[in-house]
Amino acid sequence: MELRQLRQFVTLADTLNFRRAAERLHMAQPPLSVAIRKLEEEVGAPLFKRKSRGVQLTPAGLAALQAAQRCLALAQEVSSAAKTAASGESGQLRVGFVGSATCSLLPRLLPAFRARYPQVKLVLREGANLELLTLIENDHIDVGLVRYPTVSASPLQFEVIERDQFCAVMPVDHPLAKQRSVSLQALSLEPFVDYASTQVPGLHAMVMLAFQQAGVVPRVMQEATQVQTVLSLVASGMGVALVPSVSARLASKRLVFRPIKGLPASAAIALAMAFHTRNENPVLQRFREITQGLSAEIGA
Amino acid sequence: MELRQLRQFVTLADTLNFRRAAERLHMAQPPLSVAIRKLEEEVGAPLFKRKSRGVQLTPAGLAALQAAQRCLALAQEVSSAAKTAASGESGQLRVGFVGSATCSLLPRLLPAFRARYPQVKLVLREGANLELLTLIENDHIDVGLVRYPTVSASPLQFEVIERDQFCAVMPVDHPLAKQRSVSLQALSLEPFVDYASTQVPGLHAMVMLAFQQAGVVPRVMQEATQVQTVLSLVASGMGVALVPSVSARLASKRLVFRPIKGLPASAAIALAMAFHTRNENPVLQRFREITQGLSAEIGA
DNA sequence: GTCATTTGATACTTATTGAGTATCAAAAAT
DNA sequence: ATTTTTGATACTCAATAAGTATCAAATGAC
Repeated sequence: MELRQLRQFVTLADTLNFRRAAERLHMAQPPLSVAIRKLEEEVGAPLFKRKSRGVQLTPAGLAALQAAQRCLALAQEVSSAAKTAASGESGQLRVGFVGSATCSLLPRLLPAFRARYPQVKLVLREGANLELLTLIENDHIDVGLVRYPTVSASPLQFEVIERDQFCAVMPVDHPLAKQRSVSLQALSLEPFVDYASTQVPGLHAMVMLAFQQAGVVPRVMQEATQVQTVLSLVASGMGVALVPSVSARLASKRLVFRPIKGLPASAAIALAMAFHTRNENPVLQRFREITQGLSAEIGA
Repeated sequence: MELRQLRQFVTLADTLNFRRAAERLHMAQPPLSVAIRKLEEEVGAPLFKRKSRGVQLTPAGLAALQAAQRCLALAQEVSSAAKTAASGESGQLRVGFVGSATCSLLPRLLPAFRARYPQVKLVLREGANLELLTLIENDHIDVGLVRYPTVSASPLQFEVIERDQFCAVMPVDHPLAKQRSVSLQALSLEPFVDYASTQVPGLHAMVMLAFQQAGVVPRVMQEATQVQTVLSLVASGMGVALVPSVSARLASKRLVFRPIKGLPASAAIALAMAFHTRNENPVLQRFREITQGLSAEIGA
């Protein structure tokens, strides 16, 4: 059985007249008669009753018509589904993100993307920076919203979304809290809460670099993997810390955030989207466009 | 787009290997390559990514695959739906019936038919005998369960289902109720409830014929169109009546049913199924078979 | 590193089959 | 009675799907 036959069948069922059906199909009447007869032989039952004045559907023809119409509609959908999937209008995107992306980026990015591409299924997953990069390389996720720069060179492509820098955080009753801004030298004298070098090597390295360029060494008393945890430890009086300034949105009454005097430009940190250059998921390109649009808004 | 291409596409999506797919399709590999390329051109997007080791589905290919599989399943259903409809295994049957068929015939016939042909939709309709015959002739119903014989000759075909004869019905306190059987002569002396000659000409004529052959004339005091109504009138003391003996199943405490002495064979009445000879609804044949089976059971 | 194997693509030929042309037969309308 | 309308048939032609031979690239084996 072929779709051509079904198209002919449906047209004939619609006109109930071989000549008019053939006309609508842009063909001559005799081959249509032959084609319909062949279809009837194939399904094993007459679909039309030939009357002197046109034809009429048999019960078998009526039953076949309903299936045939749905079949033709689905054939159309093969094309349209492929087209929308190829354009990235529909499909699936697996997005990984670091915890600090939940502060300001995700709540703006995801609704914007969903609004523009409602047919795309977003699969979300939180993870540590290094873990996300591995997931991207192994093609377990399509894109990651990660800290940039990373500690090690990577075959992935990065696009900065939101530039950021460190600020100091300390308990409200801390002596340094009285100053409008604090120096790294002053911070180096306090107990310091650092990022774990194994799970969060990027932030750890940036913190170390900043202190090194200031010529001092922090007194690391405690390590943590998530910014949120670092803030909790500082609030508990375990020391002071450096956090990305977007984290100030997570402020509690027991914490104060202060800019850092003379922070070197090389200590700039950013949120970026990372993806495999070879990833050909069309949805990824649509996600990049939305992200770049949002990035421009933030920059402006 | 043609189903042949979709079959090839689905097979290739299944094997992810042109050579093996071609083998399974009983064709050579080169024409398969050509066919898939044509399909991709037609849907406007690549469906496979050719890798050095076989091929893999693109997102567009995955989306197309789902529609293609459902499309092929529906093409199968065109055949199977036509076949079941042609055999009468599925479809629709419009059944009309007289009120007295509800006594014993319908409760046995309909469940039996439904059990054997669950995919058939039964459209039921009650009506007077003459009305049903008209509905059949005008092809508004497929089959009627009617009284037979009918007064007027009819172009319809009749098949007797259940033979029956008249019996006398009277109130429990009626003098004739003391006899085991009553004669038409005795009944002719009592007030009589008759069938309306306009709506129920068949039963009316049979009653008149019976009395005529017995050489007496009934004292008609009241007319009714339905057997049920006749029984109610008799119970109310309006007189005696002749009813088909199957109606005895509608017995109430206030009525007694008695056989009639010397009832002529020509006064036999029956329930029959009536249908148009030209009616080609396959379900009708299945209904005839079930009905004949039931008729044989009743006869046994 | 070389060779054999496996992969899909290309060019060309053959065979199938779908469509066109001419015509007919039956039924209906004028 | 004649013309018109209906679908069916027989035959021819053209489109195209499938087959054959072959290639080029990549992989795996030794």
